[in-house]
Amino acid sequence: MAAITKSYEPQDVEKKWYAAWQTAGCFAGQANPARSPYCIMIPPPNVTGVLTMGHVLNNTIQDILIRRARLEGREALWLPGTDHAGIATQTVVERELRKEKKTRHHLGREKFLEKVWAWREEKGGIILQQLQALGASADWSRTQFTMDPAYSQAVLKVFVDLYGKGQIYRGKRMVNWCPVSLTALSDEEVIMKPVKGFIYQVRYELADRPGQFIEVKTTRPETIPGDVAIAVHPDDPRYAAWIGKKVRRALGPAAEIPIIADAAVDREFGTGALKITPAHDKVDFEIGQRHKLAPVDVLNPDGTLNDLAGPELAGMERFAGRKKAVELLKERGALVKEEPYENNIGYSERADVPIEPRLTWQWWLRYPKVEEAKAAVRDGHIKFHPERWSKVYLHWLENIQDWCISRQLWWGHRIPVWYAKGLDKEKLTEADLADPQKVHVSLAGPADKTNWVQEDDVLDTWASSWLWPFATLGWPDKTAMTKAGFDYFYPTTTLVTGPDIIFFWVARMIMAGLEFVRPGEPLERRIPFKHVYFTGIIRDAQGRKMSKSLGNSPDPLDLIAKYGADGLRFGIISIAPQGQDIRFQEDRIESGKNFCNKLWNACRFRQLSGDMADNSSCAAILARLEPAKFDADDHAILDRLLSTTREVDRCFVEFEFSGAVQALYGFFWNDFCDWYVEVSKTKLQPPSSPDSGAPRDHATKANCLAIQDLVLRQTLLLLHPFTPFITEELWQLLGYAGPGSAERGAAGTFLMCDTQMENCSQIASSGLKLDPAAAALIGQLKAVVSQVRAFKAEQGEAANRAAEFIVEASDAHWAVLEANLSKLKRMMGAASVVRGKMSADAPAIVTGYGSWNLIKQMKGDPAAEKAKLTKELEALAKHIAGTEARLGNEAFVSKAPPTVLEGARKQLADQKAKQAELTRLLKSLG
RNA sequence: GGACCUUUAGCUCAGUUGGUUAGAGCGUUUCCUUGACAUGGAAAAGGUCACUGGUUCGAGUCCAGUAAGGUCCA
Repeated sequence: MAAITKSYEPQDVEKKWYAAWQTAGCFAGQANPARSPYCIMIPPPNVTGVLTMGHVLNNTIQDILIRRARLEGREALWLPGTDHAGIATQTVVERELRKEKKTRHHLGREKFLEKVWAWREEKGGIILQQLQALGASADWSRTQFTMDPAYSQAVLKVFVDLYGKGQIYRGKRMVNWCPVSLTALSDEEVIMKPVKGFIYQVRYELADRPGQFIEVKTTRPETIPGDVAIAVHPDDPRYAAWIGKKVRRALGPAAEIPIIADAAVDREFGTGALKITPAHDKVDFEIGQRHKLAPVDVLNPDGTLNDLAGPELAGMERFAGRKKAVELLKERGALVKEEPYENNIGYSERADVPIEPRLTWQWWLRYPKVEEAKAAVRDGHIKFHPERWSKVYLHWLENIQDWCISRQLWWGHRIPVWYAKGLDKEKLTEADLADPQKVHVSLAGPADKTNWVQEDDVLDTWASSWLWPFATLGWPDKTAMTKAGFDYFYPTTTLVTGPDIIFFWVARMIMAGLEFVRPGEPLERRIPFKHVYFTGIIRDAQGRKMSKSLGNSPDPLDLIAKYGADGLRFGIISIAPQGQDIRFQEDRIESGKNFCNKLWNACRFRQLSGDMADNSSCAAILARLEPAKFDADDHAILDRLLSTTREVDRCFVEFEFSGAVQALYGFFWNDFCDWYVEVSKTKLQPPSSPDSGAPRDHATKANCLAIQDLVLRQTLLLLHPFTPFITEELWQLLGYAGPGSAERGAAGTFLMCDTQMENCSQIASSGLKLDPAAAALIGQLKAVVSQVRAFKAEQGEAANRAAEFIVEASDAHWAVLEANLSKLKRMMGAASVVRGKMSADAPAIVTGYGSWNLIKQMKGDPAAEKAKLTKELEALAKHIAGTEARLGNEAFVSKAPPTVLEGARKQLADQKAKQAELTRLLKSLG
């Protein structure tokens, strides 16, 4: 067996095992009726994306769940893939074209799409390779892309299907228009931001009464040429006499527009009069409709002003146009005043520019299965973790609006609609849209394609990814579904995602699943997943979101190079509180690396401590244990192993990953390394060693090594989902994979993922009888050791391993000390601990196991000793008073539960005993 | 305007159905290269649990309100 090196070097180990796992097919998930399924669909990262810290967190959690499921003997499938990210990808390729001074229109649709595909083949999906560096054990043979032919078929089928059901319609309505991407956006893709600007008070002259004006407030004076009316509230006495009169438009081509009354006007806002620009505001549009006013659109699609804005403004960019409009108003005396003003402006999520409300023809989806989608979460068929997100989800569904699913892009699923040639698409009526002679909707398209023109628009990317949980499993193709194991894996088990896409994606997937999967079957068979785990958002040390523009995000690949993938995984999980945002601190990743090194060295110690025995299974190790040789430490460490196993089990049920990591860290570092391994040394090291004490024999040593082997084996299994690489390496090095595994491991037979982990009760019921009192006893001895160490440090003797102690203790206490003496001496760094009479002039402390005298060459300082004891007595007196007060309280004694009461009584007794002992010591000092 | 979250040690966070003297990691200070590990070991200092009330024998924990910070929706 190879020797374990002095420190853990992750690079080679990571490469080696990732390749071995792949070769062995460890990541493949196939329908297997003998096991229960566990399935996760990756939230498909954007095909243009690169690995961010958010991805690291999200995918580490998915990998943890999947690897744990494998160890639990479940058939695990983690299905990876990317989405085609319509706007983002098209933008990337257009940017490259721009370097050649070209636009996509120079190439034409077909050639441009060839370019996009070429880009995708060459550079797209880098992120999937990066995930492999992180250790992601997804089934790469199943990798999906939302533009794959089969997936695309599913997307288009859904469109045709929903159209047939009347859920999809074409309509000319206000949309969020991105003047940079030149496409409509859904409401969810618009981000509201407060923006500082100005509000302008503008006056409009009455047409028939020159010199009389009505004043309005607006933040967008450049749209005045698009005004079609001035609206006031019908009950507003200030304007009652004005209704029905006409005013002259303050800017743009000369026109007289009416003053109308509409209850939508907010009397409190501004002057109480509102300019109505139906082409550029949602509320205005509705008011315009009610009053049958034709909108005047003064903007071009790219946000520049058009001829309808008048010759002074035409051709100007919208913000330059605003400045110019203000100047013109000033010149004409129409500007009453301008004041600084802050309001919320919608920004395009992708292009980060203010969107324009714009009146365009688009395809709309009336969401299906809204009520069922609510019920699925409300009734607990789908559980959100943390649960509170369900409220956000339900609130959105309560207020759901139709979804604008068309995008004016080329990259995406082109909408399967054809218009009869020669038809004016801008002037379609509802009757036209329902006429199959004029509009054709089908998967195959019209038979006589030459007489038809296909819709230019493509579908919103989310209108493809909402099918992810079932389209990736071959839906709707029966053969593909059988091959993919659809019946076995659907509904999937867990979705891991960020709360920022709860509407974009989570809610929509639920509705899609309910609508399309297994029609007619019960709800719980149609939902796409049973659990949704929402991660936090990773922020920098100052609490800011990580972003490219701030440059405050470390490159995860750099972190992997520096700390190892396991270190990064362990570190990031340890700082990810459940359901809260995460403040990133690199030193925590360093702690992850340090923990790996600790694990490594503990295993190294085991290897150096004695010959390896049969480690090939849990049962084999259990068979090596000799309960007759167990001492309190043996009982205690196994007890802690079981309680830690139980705690980790619980954490997985509750999705408390950082809790699991913390439990494992504390157990392994504090209980195992700092205590058990140290006390083991007295049993393991040769009798010739200087601190030899208790007699030791071969069986004791063998038993101790078997316990270490058991602890290490189970710890490696518990840690494996979090730190897969190092645990696999150690698993092999310590022989847990069985003899000959180094060669056969590559065949996949003896890798960790093929091991079924024993659960807590299986180990506990394997004939192991643990002394429940041992853990408590060891806890007390640890406290004594800690007290003595502090005592030594206080006396300036911390490093003195030749220290000598005299202990005055009861027979019972001394019996315990004596039984553990060699270990205690080792742990506290003492050459001798003997029972005897306390000497008055040596420094002393009172412990739970007697009073201890430190014998030094130099005598102690009696004055300092007295001061120390007095101080301690004072503090103790306070505690005693507190405890006595509680016990003297009639209400406490009568109402507190017996265990609490008993605890308080014992506490008081202990405190009083200590007080007596301290008083005695103080007296003896004179 | 509505909803939700957070507030505990210098920093990042735990803290179970309310129950002894509120914990961990990092950082700080002191000591230690002894044979798994200096990516380590030992010890110490450091907290009015945001504030104000209430319920209770007992509140970091439950309730109400206030303040500050954050997120989402409008």
